[in-house]
Amino acid sequence: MGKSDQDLSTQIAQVLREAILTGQLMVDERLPSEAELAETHGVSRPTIREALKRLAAQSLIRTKRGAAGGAFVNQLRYEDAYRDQITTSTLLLSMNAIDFETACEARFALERACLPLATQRRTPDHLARMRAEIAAQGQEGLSDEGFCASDVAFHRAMVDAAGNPVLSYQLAGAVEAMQPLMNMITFTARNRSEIITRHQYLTDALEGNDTARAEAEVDLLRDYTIKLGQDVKAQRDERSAG
Amino acid sequence: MGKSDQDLSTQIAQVLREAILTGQLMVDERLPSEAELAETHGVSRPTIREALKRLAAQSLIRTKRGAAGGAFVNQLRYEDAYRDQITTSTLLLSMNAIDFETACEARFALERACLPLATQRRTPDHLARMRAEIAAQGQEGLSDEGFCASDVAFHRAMVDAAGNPVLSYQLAGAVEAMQPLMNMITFTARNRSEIITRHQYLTDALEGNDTARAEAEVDLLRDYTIKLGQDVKAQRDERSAG
DNA sequence: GTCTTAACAATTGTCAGACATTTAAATGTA
DNA sequence: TACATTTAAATGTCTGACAATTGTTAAGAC
Repeated sequence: MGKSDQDLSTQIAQVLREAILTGQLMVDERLPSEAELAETHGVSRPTIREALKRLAAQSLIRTKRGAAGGAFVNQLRYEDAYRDQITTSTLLLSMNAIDFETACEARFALERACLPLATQRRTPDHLARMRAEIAAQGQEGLSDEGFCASDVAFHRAMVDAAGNPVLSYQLAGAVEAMQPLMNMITFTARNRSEIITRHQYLTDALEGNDTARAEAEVDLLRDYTIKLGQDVKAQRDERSAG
Repeated sequence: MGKSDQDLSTQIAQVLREAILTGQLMVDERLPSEAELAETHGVSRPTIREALKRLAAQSLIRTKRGAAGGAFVNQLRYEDAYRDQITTSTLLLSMNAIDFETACEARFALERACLPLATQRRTPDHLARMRAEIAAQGQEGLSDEGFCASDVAFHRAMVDAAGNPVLSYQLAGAVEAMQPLMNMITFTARNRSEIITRHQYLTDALEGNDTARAEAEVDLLRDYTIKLGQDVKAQRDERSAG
């Protein structure tokens, strides 16, 4: 009646993970030492260590050396969760051949969901952050990567304006994971000008508490971005054909 | 000028992770054997193994035993990403004392984002799935947990109706991570009836391609769910005070 | 008595070597 | 050719040891 045919370290990690998820092990509580865990689970210390490394990789525990050291249940922080979500989303997009249009559609649909809240709750600080990024996007000599990075920062500020940390967390993946895809686009001066105009009107709409206008601008931005992606694709196809 | 003050296994895992993320290691490509990695990095095999377990915990690699075995770059699957996202979201909600209202607000805002696409693309199959869950929700003797599970399944079908896998992935976390919070609510017959009515009208709206109506129903559902949460909280406060 | 310093103990981090287990491929045989 | 056997390569696991870190405690200086 063995658990399964998996590694011992996988099984043990699963047991400990359950204990954390169900609250049997509370935040900041100390796990037994590696030697104790080895004894109670009837395995050697390296096996226990491999199990603990698995949990550490998921930010479920942290370890400290020394006398009062050991493995402690980690309070999962938003920053850790953000980071994980972004790398996971990035990998999903790159490894599963998600086309640009699908990713764009999802991104802007999610951002649109923030607008009703953002128009209610945006503070002067949010508006200032957005306008600062707009200014950065208009600067001469800005690289395409720099433009994309500023674009992400602009939208991040917009999402934060909704004042809901859960929304911010969920959208971090969607927005930032798009950046590698966006970086494939070459932005002409005219492209940038069009996008900056949308950003300006969008910021104005938030400032004026005009949800409908903001939604319309996001829709325009989505359509324009998808069109840019299609143009790049068409150019690439043409070049490979000619 | 050492790399940093972190574990060797952490550093090595980071190097390998970068190689995978940047595409230097392609999907299904085989990593060097543990012995080779140990030699090239100048560390022992256990240290290499700990590094590999970290990557395995993030579903970045899979390992196979035997002659042609080894560690291979894993194609990140949606199911794996779902699972990780749900546990992460659940932990975030439980460990960071996110209140019910904030979580609810985020969940329904995100679902609302799917509606324009869902009204365009819903198939008879999606509608059938939704109606099946509505039927399940009306059954006598259904536990509160069962009701919540069916509620999640209903909304999952609705999200899938948008026909965008990226959206489905992003929302899996938001919707399913809410379930533990939802399970804290005790649903009276009248509560259930109200929710089922909303579900029916929502499904009707999708069938009739009426986005505005669907959005209105989601808003009602959000408000009603938040109200239920507030009632539970009020009762609990009253009991502890009395 | 108090402060400083040194020894100590507990714990994680790392290493070396060995053996067990699994699996694909090579080899041998009918 | 088809099937059984051997072999080699790789991961999985164990044992035992030592290094590095850090809190505690005891000793000693003033």
